[in-house]
Amino acid sequence: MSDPVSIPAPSAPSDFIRDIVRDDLASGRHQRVVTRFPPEPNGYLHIGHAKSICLNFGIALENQGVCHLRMDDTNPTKEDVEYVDSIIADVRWLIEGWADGILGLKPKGMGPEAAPDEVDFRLSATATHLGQPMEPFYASDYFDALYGFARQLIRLGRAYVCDLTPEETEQYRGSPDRPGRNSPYRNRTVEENLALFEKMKEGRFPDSACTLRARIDMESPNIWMRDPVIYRIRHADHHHTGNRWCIYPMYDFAHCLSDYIEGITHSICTLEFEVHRPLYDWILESLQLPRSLPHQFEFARLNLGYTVMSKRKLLQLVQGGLVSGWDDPRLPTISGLRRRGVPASALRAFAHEIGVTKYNGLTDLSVFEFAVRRELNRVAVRRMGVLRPLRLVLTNIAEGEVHWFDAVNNPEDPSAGTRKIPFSRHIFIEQEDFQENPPPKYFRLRPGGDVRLKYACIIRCDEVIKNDVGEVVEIRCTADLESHSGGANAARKVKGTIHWVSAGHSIAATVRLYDRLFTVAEPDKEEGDFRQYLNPESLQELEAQLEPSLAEAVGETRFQLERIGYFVRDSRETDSNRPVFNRTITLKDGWAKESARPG
RNA sequence: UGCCCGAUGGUGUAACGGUAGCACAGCAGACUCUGGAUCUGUUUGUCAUGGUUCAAAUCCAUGUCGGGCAGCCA
Repeated sequence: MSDPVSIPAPSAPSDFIRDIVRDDLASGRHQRVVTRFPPEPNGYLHIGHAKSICLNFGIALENQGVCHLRMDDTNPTKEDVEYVDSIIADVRWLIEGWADGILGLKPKGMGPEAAPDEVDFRLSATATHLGQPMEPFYASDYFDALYGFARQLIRLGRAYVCDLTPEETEQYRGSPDRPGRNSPYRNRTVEENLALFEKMKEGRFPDSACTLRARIDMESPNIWMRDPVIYRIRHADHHHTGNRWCIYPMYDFAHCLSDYIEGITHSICTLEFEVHRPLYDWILESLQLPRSLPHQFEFARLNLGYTVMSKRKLLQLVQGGLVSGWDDPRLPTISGLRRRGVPASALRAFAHEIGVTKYNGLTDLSVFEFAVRRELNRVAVRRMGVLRPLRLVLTNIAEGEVHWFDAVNNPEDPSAGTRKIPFSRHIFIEQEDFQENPPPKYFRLRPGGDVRLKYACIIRCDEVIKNDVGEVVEIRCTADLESHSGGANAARKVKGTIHWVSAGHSIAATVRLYDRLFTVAEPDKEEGDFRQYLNPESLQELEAQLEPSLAEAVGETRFQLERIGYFVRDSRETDSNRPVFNRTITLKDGWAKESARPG
């Protein structure tokens, strides 16, 4: 069976950022587009990052450019290689078969080059190193270059070493409606600053003893222009540079210059960085750099209903044991969604569907669910399985008698072919497909009523057998074998068709049903701790009976259990004799809507 | 009561001074050996008030509402 490729002929995406890129290319401002996806390796990627990945890689792809994967790793105390590895895996999975060709990596170990007498460092993704081991870009690979840029800023009189404590720095900064005050260390000489900065680098000072600050304007209405800290002292090992450094650049200093070093043309980030843009531009312009400068553009991050998106909150769920890990199928992490069975193509289709704007809204979960169902409907093979089995005996079929019927593998894709499924005297049907006293418009099995067993034949309910406490434990029916496909009564019409499995042939399996993680659409906007709104029924585990073909290793193949939903084999629990399947998503349920109707 | 950004049906978006369109959701129906899929029809919208203009969702002003910014986090 074929792998998901892409959504059918999607219209070319269009948004305000793509408009800008198009205009920049048309005007000759840039010859080639270079974007970047710059996660900090301090957590796992989630569906919000997927939106950003689709934007950055999409723009590069549409314009024959390249998109660098860069670890934005300037804070050694929060970052870890575990996260680096997961990020690489998640990005590769998301873009596979779509944008792999423009994924910008660099030869392992390569750093930026600088001309001897020039303050200019550069490093670009290149296809000429094919065959060499490749790795993502790392902001931490630029620490030498960044140190050089910082010295240049000092020489230009635009940065100084400040001895204020963290508390004093905060006080001097003022507040949004009150201007800040100049640091007493603001007017140190260039020589003094150079010497002090050197000492910072050499480790002569403890953490937080001093900082390097940009010399801008303590009275600026924009707080980020009030002499922001651009280097701090941290005697900590870094996941990528080890113990080589004890001073680390801040985001604002590192990011714009990393973009410059890599030749990024369009640096796309989320709205909260909007107020940082003047600083981004100030640093680059102050340095009097020879090459053309990157520009920052901001878009609204994704908010999805009934989940949380912040790395901090996801971390709390993981560390608190409230979920099974970063790849818990209920989480909106890319690894969680992958384990849940969501195809990468569905994530891409979703990103395309929601668009890119500067409006901070809340995307309805149904938009995401629709994208998932649309992809799965196209590619998933159909199988039968009973989640909550109810015994049913066909009294006119002999013990040991077995009929093999043809079943269509995918009505949306004739090339998927058919398979044979066994049918016998003892079968299981879904408990909810029988009702002794059914409500109006109930089309399934009832006493004296008939129903079609999908791919098999029509049966009539003759007898209901109950246990001591009045529960239905078995249904006894007669089968009209002539009503199977090709039979004399094949054209017989009945209202309902239900799924089933042959009890002597079916396999037992554990099935995990997932529901939304939270009971409210915006957990982080409710009163109190967001964790109190966790949905206690977000995971339900059932012992199901599945048709025999599902005993074979199905790997990552997604399949639909007819009338129930889409499933995938759990990628972690593969050792046990009993397979574990995850329900990716339910089928749209028209009956649930009908039966919920008042009256 | 500082600065920045935003506002189009229930939700997400398009319209780039000239017919307010699309998707999801909803509703109604057709079809169906998945109450799935598919198909048809359909309800609902330019935050407010002024101004510019032959013409404003679009430009301007004011207001309202929402978001962001005071880490030696990113």
